[in-house]
Parts: sequence; structure tokens; C-alpha cells
Amino acid sequence: MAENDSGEVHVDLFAFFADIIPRFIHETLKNYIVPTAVENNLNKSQLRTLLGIYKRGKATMSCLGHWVNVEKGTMTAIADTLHERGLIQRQRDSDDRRKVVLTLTGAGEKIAGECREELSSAFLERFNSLSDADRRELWKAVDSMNSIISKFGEYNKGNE
Amino acid sequence: MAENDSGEVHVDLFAFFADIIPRFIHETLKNYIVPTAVENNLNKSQLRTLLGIYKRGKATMSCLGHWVNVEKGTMTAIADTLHERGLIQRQRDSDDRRKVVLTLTGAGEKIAGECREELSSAFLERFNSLSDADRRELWKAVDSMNSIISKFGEYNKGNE
DNA sequence: ATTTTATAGTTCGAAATCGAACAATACGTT
DNA sequence: AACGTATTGTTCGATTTCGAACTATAAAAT
Repeated sequence: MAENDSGEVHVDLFAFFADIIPRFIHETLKNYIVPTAVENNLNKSQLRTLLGIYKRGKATMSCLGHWVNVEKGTMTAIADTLHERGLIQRQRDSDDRRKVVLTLTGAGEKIAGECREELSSAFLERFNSLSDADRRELWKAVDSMNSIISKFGEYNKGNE
Repeated sequence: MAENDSGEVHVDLFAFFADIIPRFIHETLKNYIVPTAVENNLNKSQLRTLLGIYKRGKATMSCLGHWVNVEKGTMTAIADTLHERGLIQRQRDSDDRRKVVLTLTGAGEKIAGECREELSSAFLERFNSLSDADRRELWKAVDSMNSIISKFGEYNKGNE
């Protein structure tokens, strides 16, 4: 907890974002195994990479590296594997030939979409036990926090 | 985005927790290198383990494994290293002799406290640019979300 | 135009992590 | 008590990831 200028007591912002939220997310999904990911023998990084491209339509290696939270050397290895399995395509960006743009193949898109749906369903189940009042309050808080977070520049940089 | 029963449009809860929040946390701290962690040659898992014990006072291997998000075999290796360096103590739980309880040594506590403070300061700097109105709204949303999240059982199970 | 500096991606040896088999302890049932 | 089942932590070979050196392209400075 922490006090603000007017003496009110609030949750410690750092504890909230660094402890409480990550723990909540992890607790919610830690025991859930994504069926389609298992069927297709995808580990966490490979899945997260596919979902990152799925969400963006296309993305560069660096952008995905930030998103998946791995070094660029690792991203190369992940892209190698996904490409070998026919799930993604690589092509040089014609505007900036240093960049490599990744897109999903038909097979990759199908798998990514199914995984996303499975994860989303599993996650949302957690909220079934909430009362209507709590659900409304949560949604209000989420909308509010979302609008503030989106004001921070880096978050919206897109496919940088 | 998603619609609720009354037709209002809200942020998609799954996207918020699985995409937006993790990305915000990562973006906020990705370029920050914790000085005390570097000085003491601690990698991310070792640091997170120390901070996990610091926050809880003491914790079992399993509890920390969940917290750090690694398999138990990995947790054994991490604990080995931290113990060799004199930062933690291991002892069997006398109530349940299967369990191993980890606590910080004096040296470990000092390092963990410094790292926590450094991370917290770096994180909170991000919010300096917010207007007073936004800051109040954010804090309100955080308090609200925190109270709802804390109703979910598993989150509060403690040193399970 | 040339030189410097910065950025994107790859390679590859070192380090960290996974995950399945295992041993020890606890719990539930009969 | 004895048996089967579940949980906790360790071990160790296989896999993944890190991180520094490198190449190629772009942008900025002179």
C-alpha cells in the first residue's frame, strides 16, 4: 500500500503491476494446456510468436522478439522452426531491406486462430463466478485503465 | 473489443489481460537494467526468486516455481546457485518433510531489498508524465481491479 | 561522396530451462 | 496396519535461450 498527496491509501502501483497482475494471469492459465498447441507440438515461444503475427497480420522479427520477450538470436531460431513446419512465411521488407517480415500461411492462421480461441475461452471461464456487480465494476476498471495505458507512447508504436 | 448484454462496447477482457497488460509491463521495464542485480551477477530467474522470498518472508520450492514460472527441476538449480552464493537458506519443513523452505540470509535480504527499490523507482518514473486527473483515474481503477482480483481464491493461497 | 553511426537479422558456443524418471514423504481407503 | 494414490523435490539428458561477434542495409554527419 501507499499514500498519495491527499493522504488516501492506495494499492502500491508497482506491486499491482509487477506482482498482483502477473500472478493473477499466471494463476488463471497455468494449468491450462492449449489443445491445438499440443497437437501441433508448439512450445510457449512458438505459440506466442504465432499469436503475435495473428494479432498484427504481419510483423518483423524485432517486433515479435519484443512481444515474445526473447533475444533476436532466439527469434531467428523460432522463425526457422515455424517456417520449416510451413506455418509462416518470411520476406524482406522492400522499403527497408534489413527487415524481415513474417506472415502466417493458411495452416499457420488456422492453428493460431484455434489456439487464441481456446486460450480466450479458458481465461474467461475464470470470470464466470463473478457477480454481475463485480463484473460491471471490473469492466469499468479495465476500460479506464486501458484508456490511460494507451496514452503511453511506446505501447502503441506498432510494428517498429 | 466486445459487447456485453446491454450492448455497450468494452475492451476484450482476454486481450486486456493477455496482451495489453503484459506488453505494458514489459515495455515499461524492458530497457531497465537493475544495477544491484548486475553487480551481483543475478539473472532474471535468480532475481525473481530472491524477490519472491523477500515479499513472502519464506517460501517453498513449489511456491517459488509457480511464482518465477519455471519447472521444479529448474527451481532446484536456481536454489542451488543462490545457496552456494550465500544468499538463501534451505531447510526441511518440520510439519511436512517433503517440503523445503527457503529464506533469505542477511546478504540475500540486503540485495533483494535494493533490487526491489530500484525496480519500483524505475517503474514509477513511467507515470510521472501522467496528468493529475489521469493519475487519480488510474489509481481508482487499480484499487477497483485489485479488490475484485483478490476475490479469486487461488491468488491468495499463499505458500501452498 | 565518404565516413561514421545506428539498426535488423544471423550464427554459434555457453548457459539456462524443460520434462520425464525417480525417491521420499504424506494422505486416503480399506 | 497395509495398500494405493498424491505431492514435493532432485537428477540428468535433451532442448531452448542467451549474448557476443558478425554481415548487411539504412541514416546521419562531414
